[in-house]
Amino acid sequence: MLSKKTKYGIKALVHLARQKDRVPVQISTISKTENISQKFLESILLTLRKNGMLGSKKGKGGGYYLLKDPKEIPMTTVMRLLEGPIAMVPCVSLNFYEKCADCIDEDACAVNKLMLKVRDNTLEIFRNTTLADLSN
Amino acid sequence: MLSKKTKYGIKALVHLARQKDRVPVQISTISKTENISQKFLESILLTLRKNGMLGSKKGKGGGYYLLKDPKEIPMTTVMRLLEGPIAMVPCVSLNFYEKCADCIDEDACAVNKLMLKVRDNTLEIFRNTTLADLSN
DNA sequence: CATTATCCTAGTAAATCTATAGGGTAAAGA
DNA sequence: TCTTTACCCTATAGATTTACTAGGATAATG
Repeated sequence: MLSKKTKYGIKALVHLARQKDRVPVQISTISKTENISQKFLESILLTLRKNGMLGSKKGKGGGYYLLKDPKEIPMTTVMRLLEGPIAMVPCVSLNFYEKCADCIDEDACAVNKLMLKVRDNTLEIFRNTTLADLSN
Repeated sequence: MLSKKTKYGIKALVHLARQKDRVPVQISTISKTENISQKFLESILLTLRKNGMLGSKKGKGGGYYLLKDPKEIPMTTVMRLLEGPIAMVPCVSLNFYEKCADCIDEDACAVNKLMLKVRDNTLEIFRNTTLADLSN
């Protein structure tokens, strides 16, 4: 299940991507437009900024803005940042690989085999979908 | 993330699918072979039986066995039974649909659009993979 | 210097996950 | 019948994650 954090984060990013000229948008504006708790959104945008996705400006006329062109932001980056690993099990994860404690032979594992297929497919979708694609 | 319950459930089902002639296999055997806590596995197999996936036999020589041919069991059934919805958000779920509380226009929602693609792809994989496919 | 709006740490209620405990019940074989 | 075997069933509990909320500190604008 997708966490609310990720869901809200994507919605906020799309909101910013639709904004012209990268003019800063205030948290309160996004919060109201997208029906997201303002304080919760605040913490989400903070992590997005700390990870180089967003820039911010304080004071009057301040707010958040995208640092890159939406066309240059694939959903793999967004998902890994907000949701974490794309794979459903750590043993098929590219960026967060971990061996299963219980599994003796990974190559013979049915779960591994199945989830590898799912990961490959999901990954391809996220790779080929940018923030710009979702903003139209 | 895939729950341990689902992971263990799939492993157990594959174990049973590899068994010849549907001879009952004891919980303790599966537990040892697959490195799964016996009591936890017991509860998992119980739900699989209650949902028509497995049959059981008590007493000496008893155990669990598949009720259908592994070729006739698609992973969609297994996943829905153990893990629940296949979709990452309820608003794109076929069998567990729910409208988002915060979302005004579903057709214009970026999260909906993206997750619909993911669901379609994942669903196709699960539909086209049977327990027999995983047992080789 | 007052207003605006982000920055930052901490905490917390609720839900979910991952089991474990402790017996009860039915079947098979002697 | 009696004993052993193995599934049946409910309850509970610790750990982790989720989805926020509280309460101010800090910086920029005009």
